[in-house]
Amino acid sequence: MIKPKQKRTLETRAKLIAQAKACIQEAGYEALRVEDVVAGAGVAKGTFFAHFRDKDALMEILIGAEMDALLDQAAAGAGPTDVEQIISRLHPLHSFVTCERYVFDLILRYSGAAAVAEIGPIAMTFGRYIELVTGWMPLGDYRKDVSADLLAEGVQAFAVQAMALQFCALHQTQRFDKRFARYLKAWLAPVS
Amino acid sequence: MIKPKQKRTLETRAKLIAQAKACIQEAGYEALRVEDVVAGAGVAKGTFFAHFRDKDALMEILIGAEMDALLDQAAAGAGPTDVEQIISRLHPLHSFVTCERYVFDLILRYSGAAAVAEIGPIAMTFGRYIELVTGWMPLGDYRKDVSADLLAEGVQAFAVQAMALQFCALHQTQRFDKRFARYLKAWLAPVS
Amino acid sequence: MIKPKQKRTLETRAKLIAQAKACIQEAGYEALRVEDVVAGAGVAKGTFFAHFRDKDALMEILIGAEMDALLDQAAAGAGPTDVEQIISRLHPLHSFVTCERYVFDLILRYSGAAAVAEIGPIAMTFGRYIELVTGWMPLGDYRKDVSADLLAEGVQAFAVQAMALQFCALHQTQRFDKRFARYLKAWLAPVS
Amino acid sequence: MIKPKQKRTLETRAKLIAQAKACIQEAGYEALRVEDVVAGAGVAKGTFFAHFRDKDALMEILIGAEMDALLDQAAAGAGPTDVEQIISRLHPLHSFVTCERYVFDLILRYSGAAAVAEIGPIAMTFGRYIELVTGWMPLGDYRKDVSADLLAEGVQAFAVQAMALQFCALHQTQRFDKRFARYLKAWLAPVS
DNA sequence: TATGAATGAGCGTTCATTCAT
DNA sequence: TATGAATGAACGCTCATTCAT
Repeated sequence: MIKPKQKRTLETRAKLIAQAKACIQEAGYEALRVEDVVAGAGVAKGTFFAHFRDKDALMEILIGAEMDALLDQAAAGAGPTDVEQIISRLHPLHSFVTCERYVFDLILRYSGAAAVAEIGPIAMTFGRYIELVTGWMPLGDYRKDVSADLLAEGVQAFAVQAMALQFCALHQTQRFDKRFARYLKAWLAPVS
Repeated sequence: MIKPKQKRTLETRAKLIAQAKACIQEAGYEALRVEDVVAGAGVAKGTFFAHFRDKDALMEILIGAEMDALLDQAAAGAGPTDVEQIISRLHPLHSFVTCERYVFDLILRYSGAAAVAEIGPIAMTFGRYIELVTGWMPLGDYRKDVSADLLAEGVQAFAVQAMALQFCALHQTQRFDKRFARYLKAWLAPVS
Repeated sequence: MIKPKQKRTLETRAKLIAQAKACIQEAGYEALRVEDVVAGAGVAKGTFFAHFRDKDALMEILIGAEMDALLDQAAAGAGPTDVEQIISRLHPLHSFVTCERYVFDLILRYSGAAAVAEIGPIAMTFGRYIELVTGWMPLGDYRKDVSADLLAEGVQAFAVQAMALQFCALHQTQRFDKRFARYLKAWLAPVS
Repeated sequence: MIKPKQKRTLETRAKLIAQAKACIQEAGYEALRVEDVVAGAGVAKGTFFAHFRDKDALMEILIGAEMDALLDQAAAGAGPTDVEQIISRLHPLHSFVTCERYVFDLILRYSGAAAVAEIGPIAMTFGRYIELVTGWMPLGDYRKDVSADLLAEGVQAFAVQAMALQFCALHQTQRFDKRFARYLKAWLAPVS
């Protein structure tokens, strides 16, 4: 516990985040403006930068929180027992990740942190994603010759591939879920 | 004949590209500034945009050319017949793609073109990558239950995953080639 | 002739300077805001900084121009032949220099340039001041035992001293002109 | 007894001043930051302003104290009896005043106090300077036709002029002491 | 084609100072 | 006295891109 933050500090931070969410609600992530956030929150610009290193730091927090909530949702209840169920469980999350090109790019950029000290909210969710899917692996009739962990990493790799192609003109005939299903069926298929 | 370019035009374009390469040589891709390129090439700023739609168009050309050369290299000779060979064949390409975080992000962003009409040099290389790897699939003892094409897409997905983790502090204990090998062995392993 | 500036460049610069003068007219030098200048001139902020290194650079130009005009005025006609005439000739200039504490401080700060390359409009006027006064020295019954140049430097020193005391609560009982006269009479008095 | 200060109060003040001196030692006057001072002293920012009206008040105290010490030094022993001696007596003081452009500007700004009620440490030293030099006037063979007080004001004016030119690229061929000597010889020379 | 001045919109910064606790 | 989060109001900057010549 480095900083047992004061009440006022927490309130201000909450105000800023709430206002940022409101702005995003209205115009999307890409259109978020620091100026609008501070104006709406009724605080000074300097205060914003006392709370967040820069705009991207706030963005990471907001997007990370959203992804965390969607991961919570995906984790709730009994685990999925086949590929279709896995896909529909992850659907809300994948849907959010691809909601805006800007969001997808930002998530990819922050998914890997440059240094351990800098591991942010988004990088965290990538870890949670793996953990979650790893936990699902014993529940279905999937291949057992490789570790659940490796299978989960593969699921993530295919999810990213499918999402990236989502933004790709060449491949839009085939929608995300269908492509993802093809990948997963091949990847998770039990071996002999 | 779309562009029966004049000699001077071609010279200017060549000067710009040469200067851009020189700038990148010195300071890397991320630090490339249009201003420096035109100054070094001895032309006006406007001229730059008469030759390239925007800065990223030049970037795509430069990076695309580099990737194409590396793909040519990977395609030369007899195809690889096992996972280790595949990996070492693709090594120079993957190495280039991960030379800078900026380059990796840019490549990913352009790997899917925004519109069919705009398929650029980088998107092209992703297609070539698939084709190349697809051609390698019959050469080794890999799974035959799914199409070579799908296998190739998987190889690409795993390459991207492994490269992304390359930039991630959390996972740097395991280097790219080793992780990629683990992925490919699981992905390409023959089924019963 | 390094830059035989284009017509448009000159026009933009003139617009900016004109607008700055208008702003100062209204609210004084200290209240000048870059934002108001560019808004009034109808140009982009970036343009301002393409023309002037920073706000102070514009300030130097404006104040330097004003001082130059007042020096021209002081230089016009037959030179003053006694201390009283010198003082009244320089009065408009000294009056301007002390019009605002901000202006006085800025002039002093820029009166000496750190490097030859940085000698700006204000430093120039200090040189002109010396030259002008030097030229007046043979016209009156002043001491002849030291060079006109040295006398002029003394006049400047006493002017600065008297102006500085102008801003000083302790010494405001005696106004600038009276104090300056006392100094000059002692300084310029013929020797034996 | 205006301030029968408590022990802790005095200690805090001393800590702040000590830390400020340490900061200045390291990085000079201009680089002094309230933040660094309070951090080093281990107190909160607000505490600083409970002890000093503002940052400049501390600056004035520090610089004023330094100047006072140097004036004490200049005042010690028998008074100087010629121009050379005057100059060497004042040398340490002038040297300090010109140690940084920032210091020189600040001293000039505070040499005249904004209001009688606010005469600060620096303005005080200017008064002491005049008094000190006034006391030296009868000791040498200087002009007697004007008051010692006026002569002292002139000495100060010339000192300032010489110091100002010290910072000026145009005039650095001639160093401070030499220029100051030229001025004083002319100013203090006995008349007929 | 070539020119290069102008654009533009927002970000991040600055840091002494205030004020509610 | 002491605390430290919050203030504030511009400034300077960025730099790819446009457009009139």
